[in-house]
Order: sequence, then C-alpha cells, then structure tokens
Amino acid sequence: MFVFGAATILHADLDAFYASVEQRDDPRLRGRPVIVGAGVVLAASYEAKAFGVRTAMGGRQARRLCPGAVVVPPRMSAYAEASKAAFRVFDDSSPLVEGLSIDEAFLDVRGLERISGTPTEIAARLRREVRERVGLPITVGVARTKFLAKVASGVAKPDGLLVVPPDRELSFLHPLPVEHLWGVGPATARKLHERRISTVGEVARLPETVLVTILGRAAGRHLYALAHNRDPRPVVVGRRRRSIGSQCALGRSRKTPEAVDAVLVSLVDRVTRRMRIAGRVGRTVVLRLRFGDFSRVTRSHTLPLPTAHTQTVLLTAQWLLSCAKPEIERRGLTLVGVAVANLDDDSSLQLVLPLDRFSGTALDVALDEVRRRFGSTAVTRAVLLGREQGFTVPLLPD
DNA sequence: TCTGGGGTCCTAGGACCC
DNA sequence: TCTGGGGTCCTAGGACCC
Repeated sequence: MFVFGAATILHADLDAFYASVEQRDDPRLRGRPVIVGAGVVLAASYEAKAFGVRTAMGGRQARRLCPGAVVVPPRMSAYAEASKAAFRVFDDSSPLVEGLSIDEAFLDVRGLERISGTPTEIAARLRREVRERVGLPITVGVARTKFLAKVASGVAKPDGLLVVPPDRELSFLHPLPVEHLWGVGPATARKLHERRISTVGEVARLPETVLVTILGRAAGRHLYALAHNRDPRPVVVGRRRRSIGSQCALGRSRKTPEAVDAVLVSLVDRVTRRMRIAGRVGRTVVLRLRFGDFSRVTRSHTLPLPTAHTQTVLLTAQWLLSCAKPEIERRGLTLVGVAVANLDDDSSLQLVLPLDRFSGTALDVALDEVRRRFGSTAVTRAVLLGREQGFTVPLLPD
C-alpha cells in the first residue's frame, strides 16, 4: 500500500571520500590516519579526524594535530572514476537519482517496494553493493524529506544507516545543534548563538518574522521551514550545472603581469574546453581575484550572446583583469579564477558539433539554424570559427 | 589559523523600459 | 515640470556546500 508521507528518500554519502579511495587503493594506508592534500586538507580519513583534522584546514595545522598522518597528493581522476562507479550503484537502486556532488546523492525509492523491498532494505542493499562493487564505505540516511535524510546521514556517519520514521521526526530533529541544519554555516550560526539559540528546537520556537529579521528573507524563511520539518523539494533527476569555472592559487610571492596573464590563458582554455566537451555555452564571464590580505572580489561581464569560444572568453577575462589593475598593484594577487555563468540562457543556441561529425549534414543543419536566428553574416562567422575551433559553432557578438 | 578548487543561491543597487 | 509603480537585467558581494 502506498502511504502518503512515508520515509522514501535516501541520502547516500560516501565517507571521507578522497581519503577512503586512497585507503582502498593502497593497503598500507588502511587503519592509518590519511590526509589528502598538502597545502590544505581536501579530505581526512576517520583515523585522522579523530585527532581533530578537518576538511579545509591548513596543512600545517593538520600535521601538528596529527603528526603520524600520511599526507598524500590528490588523484582527482581516481576520485571521478570511483564516483562514477558509486553512481552506477545508485542508478541501479532507483530511477530517481539526484546527484549533489562528487560523493553524495538523493534517491527517491517510492513505489519500489514490490520490486526492491522497503526503503530500509534498499538502503542496506545499496550500502552493501557500494562496498562490494566500489570498495568504499558509505552512509545512508532515510527519511520523508530530503533535508531530514541528509541530516540523518550526517548523524549516522561513518559507515552507517539511519532511518527516521515519520512519527519520530521532530523528536529526532529538535535536540540537534543548529549547525546540523542545511544552510547554517559559520556566519548564520554566529548570529543565532549571539541570541542564545543553539538547537533546532529553539529555532522552531521563534516566529518566522524574527528569523527573517535576523537572517534576511530567504535564509530566514528557509530556516523556519526546516526547523518545522517542512521541506517539499522533490528529488530532481538531471539537474544541469549553471556555471563552469576554474581557479588557481598563485602563492604569496609577487607575480609579473605576464605570469598572471599566462595563468589566465590556461584557466580560460581549461574552462572553455570543459564547456565544449559538456556541450554548453554561456554568456557571463566572471573573474575571481583574491589578494594578499585574503579579501576577495569578483568582476563580471555579460556578453550579448552565449559562447564557448576560447578567444572571446579570454579577451573578456583580460579586459576584466585590466579593470582590476589598481587593486592588484596595491594589494598583491594570490588567486585568480575564471568562470562562465549564465549557461544555456537559450538552449536553442547550443549548437555543438564535435569534430568527428563536423561535415556534411550536421553542419548544414546547424548553419541553417544559425542563419534562421541570426542572419547570414552570423553564418560566416560561425563557419570561420567552427573550422578554427573544430568544435562548436560559437555565436560571437560583433 | 592563514586558506584549494569546484560549485549553488540570495541580496541589493542601479540602469532601463513601460 | 515633476512624479509613480512595476518589471527585467546586470553587477558585485556574501553565505554556504562538498
């Protein structure tokens, strides 16, 4: 029988993901504290976490807390591969899978009872299969809403399974510290603590208007809803990313403009290459800068038409960089990043022709579309740039 | 305690249009 | 000549997440 509001949402979250992949691939690391990333901790194994090592912590501090830790450099391609394998298990468990990041996903298993068993059984099997097929530990939270499922997996970590039955939601939720609420970070936690609010239950006792006053409209309403266990968001399949970016820390030493430009060129190249592979075009170029004093700024410019064209993005980024020149000279540049946002404002502009199909009919169809939308001069530009890039039909502004 | 790289969403102000 | 309200888009910044 279908029960409205049954606990059918799973939040599957791989434990200490990067570090677990390292321990899987190198038996000598098993059972030992492992830190991935030297400058900054990208991931820490649970053995390292026991010493207080946390993600995003500086490498020096981490080594001081845990001198016995093995520090390994990240192997991003291995993590991407492991992620794909885990998502294959997710996809085998339910048709409704929403990826959240490289190591976590929501699954809606409603209606699968006859085929696959209860949500709890599905969750247990998913954990077993990730262990067997991917070789990694994973925690699953099961609840009626996405938010509660995520809280549940957070509480059950590591290597756990926690089901929150619908009739025990508030008794589970209200004693938890506010930091467990999704969307409460350091800034929000501080504002709440200043008002002597430390548990979810205490948040729930406040009127919504008070929370809105403290935190702003969206955050206040969001928190109010979560504290009252209201989260109507469905599991969404096939969510598309809205920006693609890349950044590079430069270190503390002063960089020449030529050196900065070289970094910018490589960043833009990386970003536009990824865009073309993903078949995406975007309109807004965002330049991200960080200075010697760790302050940050962004500069952005929106183009009249979306593109994935390297030269267009590069010229825009260089121009944005030149606008920030006085700041850079005054404060010293320590990080530069480039992102293209506003992806696929108009999906019909997404005319991507991989090189191996870049002939005959496919090209003709694409160019007809360009002509219909932008006129024949646009076709000339598209052909020239298409040949040059070998990839897309970039739609350049004049 | 000095800090990586990849993202998401929200807000506020200004320009511009009707 | 001065003035309204509503809407969209762009830019910059902030908070948060993994």
